[in-house]
Amino acid sequence: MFFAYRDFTGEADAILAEQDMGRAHHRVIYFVGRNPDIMVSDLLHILNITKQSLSRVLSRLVDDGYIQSTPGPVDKRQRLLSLTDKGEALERELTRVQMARFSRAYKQAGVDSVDGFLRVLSHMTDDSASKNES
Amino acid sequence: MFFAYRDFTGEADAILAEQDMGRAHHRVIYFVGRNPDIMVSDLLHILNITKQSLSRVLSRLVDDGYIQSTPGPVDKRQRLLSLTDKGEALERELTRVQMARFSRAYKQAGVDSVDGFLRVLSHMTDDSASKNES
DNA sequence: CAAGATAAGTCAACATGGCTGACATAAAAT
DNA sequence: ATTTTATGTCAGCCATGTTGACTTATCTTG
Repeated sequence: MFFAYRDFTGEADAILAEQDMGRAHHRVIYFVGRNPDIMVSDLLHILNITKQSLSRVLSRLVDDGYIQSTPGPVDKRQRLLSLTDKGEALERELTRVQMARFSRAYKQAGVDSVDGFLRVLSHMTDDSASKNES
Repeated sequence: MFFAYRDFTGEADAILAEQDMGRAHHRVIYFVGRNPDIMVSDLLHILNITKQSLSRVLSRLVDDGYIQSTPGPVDKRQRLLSLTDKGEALERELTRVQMARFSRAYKQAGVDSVDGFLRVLSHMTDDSASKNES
């Protein structure tokens, strides 16, 4: 579990490091990508970190043009977050290397194993319905 | 993957926090437990961290009596590491809560899934032969 | 409408666990 | 005798988490 997680994130980490970013940025990009127009407090809830921690990475991502935030149309206090084109390009790149790793593992383990893997993984979480995977 | 890893370590983290320790201590305890009389440099190799990083947690564990180090019988430069009784007790406790989580996930996912899970997991690592699991 | 709750942000300080570089010591190997 | 190896140690840097306190808009409610 430890090794799998470390190596799973390893390649993506390397790509991020070129942009002087880390895993924390990746997670934000990932979840914003999967939940366009998500509001900050919902993102905080998913990530389960404090707003101060999020702020550090999120403001970087906004400043560098990976994520854009627009005021909520109905509630103007909200900042709805979504990936810019630049953000989506990075997200695709990161997803690509991780998918490659999964594919490799799937191929070696056999197709029958994939289903079991995903099934067990989804039941490992506290609330066994934590949004999506990866 | 992110959620599974976070929640997988969550309960153990809580136990460790009572002793003012963290995940890093857990990993050392885990690998020393599984490789009694391991030498420091091999442990470094497994963990893939620097000796300075290891030193911080390892010296704490030795000082607090979780791990004992004895000079190598043939090569006296080596410090062979092993768990003390106290260390083994903690290791059992930590393993227990993580096994409980696995069992729960296994039960919900079905026995057939377990095999696939382990198979895929083992192929996720860079060198698909990284010692043992968890 | 006034008062309070909520969404978001900011400043400051701190902890953990990685990292690098430099250097020390004892024991082994050549 | 010299060099290499195993280990440890000091000092400082970085990323990413934490608390606590406080501000500013904006929305909601009595």
